[in-house]
Amino acid sequence: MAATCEISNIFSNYFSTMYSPEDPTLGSVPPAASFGADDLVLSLSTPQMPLEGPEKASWSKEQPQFWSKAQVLDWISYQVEKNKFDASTIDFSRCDMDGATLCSCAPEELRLVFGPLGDQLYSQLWDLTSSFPDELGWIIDLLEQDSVSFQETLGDPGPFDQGSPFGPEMQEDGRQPSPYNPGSYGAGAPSPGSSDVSTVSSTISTPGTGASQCSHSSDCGGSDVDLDPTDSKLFSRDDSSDHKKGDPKHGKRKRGRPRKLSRESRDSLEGRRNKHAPRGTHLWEFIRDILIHPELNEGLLKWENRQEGVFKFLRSEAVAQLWGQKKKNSSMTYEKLSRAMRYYYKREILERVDGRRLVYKFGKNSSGWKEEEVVGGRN
DNA sequence: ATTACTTTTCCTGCTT
DNA sequence: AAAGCAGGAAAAGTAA
Repeated sequence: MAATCEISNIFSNYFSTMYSPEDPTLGSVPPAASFGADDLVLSLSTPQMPLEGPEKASWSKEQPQFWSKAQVLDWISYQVEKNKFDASTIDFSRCDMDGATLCSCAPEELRLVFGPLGDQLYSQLWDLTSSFPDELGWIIDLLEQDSVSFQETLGDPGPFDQGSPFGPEMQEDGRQPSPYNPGSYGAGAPSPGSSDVSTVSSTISTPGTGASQCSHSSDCGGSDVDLDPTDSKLFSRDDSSDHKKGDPKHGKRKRGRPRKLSRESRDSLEGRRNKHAPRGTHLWEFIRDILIHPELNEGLLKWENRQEGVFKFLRSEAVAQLWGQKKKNSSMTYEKLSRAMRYYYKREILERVDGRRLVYKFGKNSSGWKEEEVVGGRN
């Protein structure tokens, strides 16, 4: 109990420090509403705005420590332009460094390369690194959306295995809809945690994560509950016998993922909404981010061997629900989450841990979980 | 519009 | 028996 209160306080403080009402996109959002973390990041923390409008510089979505060389160059160009600096005085051959290298530069070194702009760069860089809300973004968002549910998740013996506080509709097998929040699904937020994806994505060829805008819950997730899988299953059985389903010989249900609802149905049900749901982090990053914040994930996951990257799900269904909440998918279960985890074996983002239930190990294509990385990445 | 990629959904069979 | 694991298949969702 006390622990959960403390956690709430931590997040309240986090928010009060970070929240700035100046941003028009946030101004109209009631405090309890969730909002896109991207907006949060950009409006709260950056003393400089990279770009106005829908497109944002790629560097603005990530922590400087994780910038690629190209992003570093982008940022430098941006600074040059912003400060109306004479770029011809810069030796760009010395700018061939990634974000980590850039961050490790002393002010004198920057001054050496960039002259008077060096100081400016240093201070901007400092602002960026020190004010980024880091990987907590997603969890903050989830907490904002439903702090009570989350606190119960953290504090109670087991939300799913023992009398679900999430409502009577939660079934034991987890296949029934089990939203944390019965009323509305707050917007998921593109997680700042996705920021540190890039280092990996370059090596494992996953696309960087999305920064699609989804700033208001009513816009992008508000009525996903309406589309809950119960409904969709009913639909698919009864009337969604869309085009492909005409064949008479399907005694069993069709393989693969059924549609939840046709776009038209959705539009008519909920009116205009954003085209894209937020992409957010990848699953493994989501898991990692929980793990690297042990003070917040109490009871969800734990390290079995921190050095080796071995971890265990303590409350598999709760984690799955949290993931589902992030993806605005009320029917997420551990079974489904674990399927996605198993796909990571092939890509060596995870390694198998044989014979141990609920235990996984980060593989060589994962990053950001090692203690050194975490310390560095979190400033 | 296309495509590549990731995740979701469902399934069967196996193991613990 | 139940829960979890493995992995195939197919579709959805997203980014580029």
